[in-house]
Amino acid sequence: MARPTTQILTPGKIFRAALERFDERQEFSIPQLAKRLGVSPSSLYHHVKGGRTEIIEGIRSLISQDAHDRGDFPPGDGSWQEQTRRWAINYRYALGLHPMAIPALVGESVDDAPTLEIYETLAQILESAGFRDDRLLDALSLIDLLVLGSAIDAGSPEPPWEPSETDYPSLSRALAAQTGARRQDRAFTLGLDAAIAELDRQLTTRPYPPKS
Amino acid sequence: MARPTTQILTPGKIFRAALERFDERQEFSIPQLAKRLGVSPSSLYHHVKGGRTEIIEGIRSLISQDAHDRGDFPPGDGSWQEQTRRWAINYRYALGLHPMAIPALVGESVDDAPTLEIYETLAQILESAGFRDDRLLDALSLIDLLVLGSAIDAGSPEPPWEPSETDYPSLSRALAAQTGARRQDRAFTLGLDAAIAELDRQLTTRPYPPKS
DNA sequence: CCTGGAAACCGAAACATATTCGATTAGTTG
DNA sequence: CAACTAATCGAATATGTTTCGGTTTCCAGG
Repeated sequence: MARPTTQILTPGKIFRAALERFDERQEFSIPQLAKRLGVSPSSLYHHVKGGRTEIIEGIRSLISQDAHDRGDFPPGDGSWQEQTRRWAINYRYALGLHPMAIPALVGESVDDAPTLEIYETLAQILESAGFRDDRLLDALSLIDLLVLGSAIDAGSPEPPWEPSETDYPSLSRALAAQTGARRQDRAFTLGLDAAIAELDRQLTTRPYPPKS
Repeated sequence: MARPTTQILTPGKIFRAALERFDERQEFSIPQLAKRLGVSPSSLYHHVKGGRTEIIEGIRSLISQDAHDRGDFPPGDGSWQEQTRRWAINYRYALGLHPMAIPALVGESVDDAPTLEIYETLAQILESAGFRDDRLLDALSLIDLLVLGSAIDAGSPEPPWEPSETDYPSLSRALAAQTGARRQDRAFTLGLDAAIAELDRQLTTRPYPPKS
């Protein structure tokens, strides 16, 4: 077959298929992706000139775009605390829909529009709360750190530690309590509430010096 | 060459070389590792029967072992808050010595002795503070989540976001403040202090019901 | 309508990676 | 010293990534 009468591939279809592949198995490869799409591996390079790297970027973009389309990041209602909380929960939810893809995403710089859009939203929330300059950056980084760490936790196998009971008694006792999604959710909301409380405290007890 | 007169490889040397490789480039491969060690790729499988997977586990084990040997996790002095804080800072430091390796480590279940040893230490600290059952597990997960999220942040390229100034003004303003190691450290300690404060609050305001 | 070029597919080929296996040689043990 | 085990190698297999030239289809200009 040469050029088909109706086009088979688009970048969007490739990214979508790659994301689905990630949701099933932890890894994806170009040949498997091509087979799922019913094309030969080399055909992908016509639409995704950056190859494998660009496909991974496309996956992140797709996750953010989906979150956006779902309406997860609407213009804000309520206090900045409530908005920040909603932002973090929603973004973590969006990442949690594709836990297998997360290890592939970390460690890459973010420069795709949908993801930047989401972070811009958080920056605006925090700015309107009164954060400026390095404190704004710290607050942003802190929330980001929590979401990322939690998403990785959620994507890890359960339980994340496999101690022998005799050698690691305290750790074993801790794991005897319920594990799974509930554990991950509780740890995340615990950290999120703590972070927001700390940011709030910082804002009220250490106000910015008056502008000169 | 067949069997050499003096042995070239040991598992320890293989893991160490793999870790060094990670510190330079973000990825490692068996052939490159073999070249660095001056052997052929197939030789590695005599010492590391689990192949690539076992080498990754070995790297995690090595990082934990190094932290242990450095004396980062001594038997505790001070309040549980101080001990927890020291634990988190030290473990994050240990991970931060090899930031490039972290993406390869996440998403794998932990069952190597040195790493379990470190988590057992934290479990003991929190148990002696009075945490039990699911609250113990939550506290443990929270601290773990903070350390992991922060270590990944530290291993990511700087800055982690690359917005255009016109499209993402708030995010750009935030990034205009100092970025780099200082930003990452501040966000981490901010989150850590917030988490410990929250745990402390939980412990005092919601005591366990008396034992029956 | 024809023609030329761009677009979208394919197969083949070049190259890297992970892993296995049999062959070769060096120690080790009885 | 004979037999066995241990540590290396090279070759071979399978899979993965990417490039390139070939073929057909679509489209635009004359």
